[in-house]
Amino acid sequence: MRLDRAFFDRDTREVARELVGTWLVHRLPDGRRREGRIVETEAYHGEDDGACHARFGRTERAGILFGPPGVVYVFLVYGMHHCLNFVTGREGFASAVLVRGVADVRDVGSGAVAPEGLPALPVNAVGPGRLTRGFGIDRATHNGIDAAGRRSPLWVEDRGDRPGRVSTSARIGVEYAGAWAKKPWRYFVAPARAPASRRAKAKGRRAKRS
DNA sequence: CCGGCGATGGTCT
DNA sequence: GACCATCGCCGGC
Repeated sequence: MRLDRAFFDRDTREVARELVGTWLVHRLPDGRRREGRIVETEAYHGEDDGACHARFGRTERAGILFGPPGVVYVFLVYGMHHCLNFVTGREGFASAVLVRGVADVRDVGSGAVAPEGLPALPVNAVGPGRLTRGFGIDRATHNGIDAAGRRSPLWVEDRGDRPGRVSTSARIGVEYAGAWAKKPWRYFVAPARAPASRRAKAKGRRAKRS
């Protein structure tokens, strides 16, 4: 079943946890759909959250976070990677869920050739930048669209196969946020675990900090 | 396998 | 003008 506005209109952390195991679906320009199971998310919760883009208040970029739940928020990091988020919580409260990874990616529907500009089908897309690249999602096209709306080319489905257990950890890449960086607001299942090399790297970084 | 670093541009204190 | 909610390449072991 397709996730509606009521699903997103709840506490960010609850939404982030429950998004794990659901299916991200993107309707491609040629009518096919590219879909994958969400295996990793992060919650960004309110203006007080020192890691949330709304921490500076209602700025031009972050304004969308204060809007209605279910809306897509796409931003650019490091000058090259787009990140996909869904606005959550009641209107007026700035929060969103970052989708950090999907697995079991596949194309559904007629047509065998990927449309112009869309990369070859990846088996999985773990990592927020890889995800948006693999799905052909970018800021210009998708920022501000309504994923809970009828006509959206991008939506999420619960197919009744969510995992029984979801792991948590601190969010990634938000060291600057001080105490907020330690909140266990990253949610994931096994496939989201980085390959050995990347995992060791992150571990080293963690060790260095403490 | 592991750590270091460059790319690249939008956003803001 | 500094700082990123990252990624992939390259070099050293």
